[in-house]
Amino acid sequence: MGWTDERVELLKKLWMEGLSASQIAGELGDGVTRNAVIGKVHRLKLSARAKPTSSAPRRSVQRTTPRRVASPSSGMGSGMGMSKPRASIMRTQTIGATALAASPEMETEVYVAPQVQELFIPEDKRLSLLQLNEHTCKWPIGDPLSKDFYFCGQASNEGIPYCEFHARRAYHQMDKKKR
DNA sequence: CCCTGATTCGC
DNA sequence: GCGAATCAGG
Repeated sequence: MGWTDERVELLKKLWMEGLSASQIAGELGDGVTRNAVIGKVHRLKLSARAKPTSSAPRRSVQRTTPRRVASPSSGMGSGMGMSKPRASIMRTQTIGATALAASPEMETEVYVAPQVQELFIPEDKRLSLLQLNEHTCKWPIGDPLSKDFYFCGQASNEGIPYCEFHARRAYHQMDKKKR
């Protein structure tokens, strides 16, 4: 959908109110991405939301590198790992279509469970190549040439070759939106 | 890691 | 004009 006057107006309003581009995108709905919002904002020349007086010297982030194409690059080295248990307290992110009203009384008993699991797979859970099926995570662990090599084997979601944890690693930031 | 806006450029 | 991809920062 194109930018109708209405939508542009709403965009301006929300932008001025300080909503983030992604929030505005969500508000406008209908396949509008935050990039679309930002792009429009810039075209409207209202990128500066709170600019008292300053001519900020724009960044020169010239694009010297090839835009597309590229580095298929390496896959996974054998050495990776780490990651902390790290507990996320809470997440009041993502507003969505409506401005949310905060709950008056919200006792937040935030107790962080140890929840140790991450990457270590007990021996009896490890899978060899032949034991994999469509519901097992196929994330390789260890040196493929070694006898220690095995697969994660945790439950994976429908149609996804990896468990949730490893899927993140595999796709990381790519994909995200289908085209 | 998640998120933010900023920029460039093919369409 | 549009917005995805990318960059840079928090």
